[in-house]
Order: sequence, then C-alpha cells, then structure tokens
Amino acid sequence: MVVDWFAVHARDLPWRRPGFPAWGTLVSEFMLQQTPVIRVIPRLDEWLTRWPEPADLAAEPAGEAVRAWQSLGYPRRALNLHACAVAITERFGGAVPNDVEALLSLPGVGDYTARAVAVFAFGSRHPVVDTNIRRVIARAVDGHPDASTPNPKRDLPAMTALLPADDSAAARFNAGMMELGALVCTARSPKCEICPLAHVCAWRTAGYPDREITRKPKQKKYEGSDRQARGAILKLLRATAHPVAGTRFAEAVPDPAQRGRAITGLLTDGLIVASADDEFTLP
DNA sequence: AAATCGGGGTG
DNA sequence: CACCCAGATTT
Repeated sequence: MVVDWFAVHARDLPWRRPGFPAWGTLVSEFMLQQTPVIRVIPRLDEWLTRWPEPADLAAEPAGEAVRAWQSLGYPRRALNLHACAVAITERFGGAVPNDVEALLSLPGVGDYTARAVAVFAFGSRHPVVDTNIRRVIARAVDGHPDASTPNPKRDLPAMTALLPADDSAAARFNAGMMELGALVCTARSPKCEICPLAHVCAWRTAGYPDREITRKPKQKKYEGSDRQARGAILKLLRATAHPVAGTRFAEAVPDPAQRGRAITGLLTDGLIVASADDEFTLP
C-alpha cells in the first residue's frame, strides 16, 4: 500500500530523475545528512555541474569543496565527500562502488548512506532506515511516537520483514516509506487523516498514546558561543581565496580564548590549515 | 549511550 | 525559542 501511495504522491526530486548518475546520488545523500531536501536541491545542481564525475572533484583542493558547500552545515561532510572522490578515483577506477561493503569503506559513509546508495543508485534489495522511516516504524509498527533514542539498527528487522521480494518494488518501498515520513507521518502534527497506513497504524489503534512527548532536556556541555566562533572563522576563510592572518579573526571572534579554541578545533578537524606567519587558509 | 558537529526554517 | 532535518564519528 505504501508503494501504491508513493506512485501517486512522490515528489519530483532531482535524484529520482531517470538516468540520474550514481555519483549524483552519493553527493545528494551526503548533503541530505541532517539537511532538509529543499535546501539541498540548488546546491546539488551546482556541484554536479561543476564536478560531473568523482575524478573532477578529486582533482581540486579539498578547500574548494568546503567553499562550494556554502551554508549547508556540518562542513566536515564536504571534506569527507572530497575524500570520497579521491578514494573512488584511486581505489574504484572512478566509478561509485555498488555494494554496501565497499561503500562503507568510504569516509563519511555510514550505515544509512551505504544502503541508500546501493538501493537508489543501483537498485539493490536492502532495507534502508533513516529518520523518517524510524518514525514511521515506531508509530505504525511499535505503536508509540518516536521518543526513543535514535538507533537505526533497531528498526532493521521490521523493515526487512516488510520489504517486498522484488528488487524494484523494494527500492520503491524504501523511498515510499521515507516520503511518507517526510510528507504525512511528520515529526509534529502528522496528517493521519490522509495516511495510507491509518487503518493499520498501531499508534492510531492504541489511541495515540504519549502524543505529548516530554523529552529530556538536551544538556549541552559545550558553550554555544564556541560553536558560533567556529562558524564565524570558517565563513571568513570561505570568502577569501588567499591565506588570512590570524589577527583578522579578532573581528569575527573578539574573545581570545574562544578564538583559540575555535582555531585549534578547526585545525584538528582539518577544516583549515596553517601556513607561515600565523596565516590560515582552507586546505 | 551520549556528545559533537551547522545553519536555516518552522510551530 | 525549542525543535527538526534522507547521519557519521568519537568517546
């Protein structure tokens, strides 16, 4: 029933176009790691126009990937994606590998992304579990809103049991479940009245228990201002093609201690590199 | 299991 | 202003 619903209600997204390259699927999945679809689409188009093949990206400095990443967030993903392009060029002859095992060996590719690429780019039959599917399973199968700690592996058995036997149908089922979570079974105010699973949903049958979730207060140990400092320095370096003197960071981050922590962290993560005379630049 | 890593959009 | 977003990695 999810597959039928998906056939009618699927959004027209770039990575669903016929003939969309596997490299494009990999780039899109990286960008979609914790970044909403609507903000990924224009950036994906820029990337694939500029770097149509993994070798095209691999031929450029990693810093160019960080620049082109712009404000998608979590810029380490840009570094990982560039490292992916290098690894694909060197170890896989420039072609995105098609099996989960090989995909998992790539930097920044975890359990979700490996399965997603194998399924959506190559049509393999694997269960995929993302944040949307986790929520749909929690509600429709387990009968409670998604209050538990994120643990995709816990939902794999349920998805495996539901997965159609046919490869193509399995791929559409995965995409359909994700779409259902994105458009209908949403995190806040789900649209149960138009849900194709309403009549079999365990959560609805049980009378929507725990509809008002009391989440434990997220305790953050880091200082919010430190996070801001990282972004400010990175933004400064993205905007300039040449090395920037460390003293100029004071404009963006006035507090010396905070500035020092930000620079140290960025260097450790490889997002910036130090050159001579207290100057910094993208790698 | 919990913390970290961004930035923008939304109820 | 708190929560959410096609997660991955480290501790």
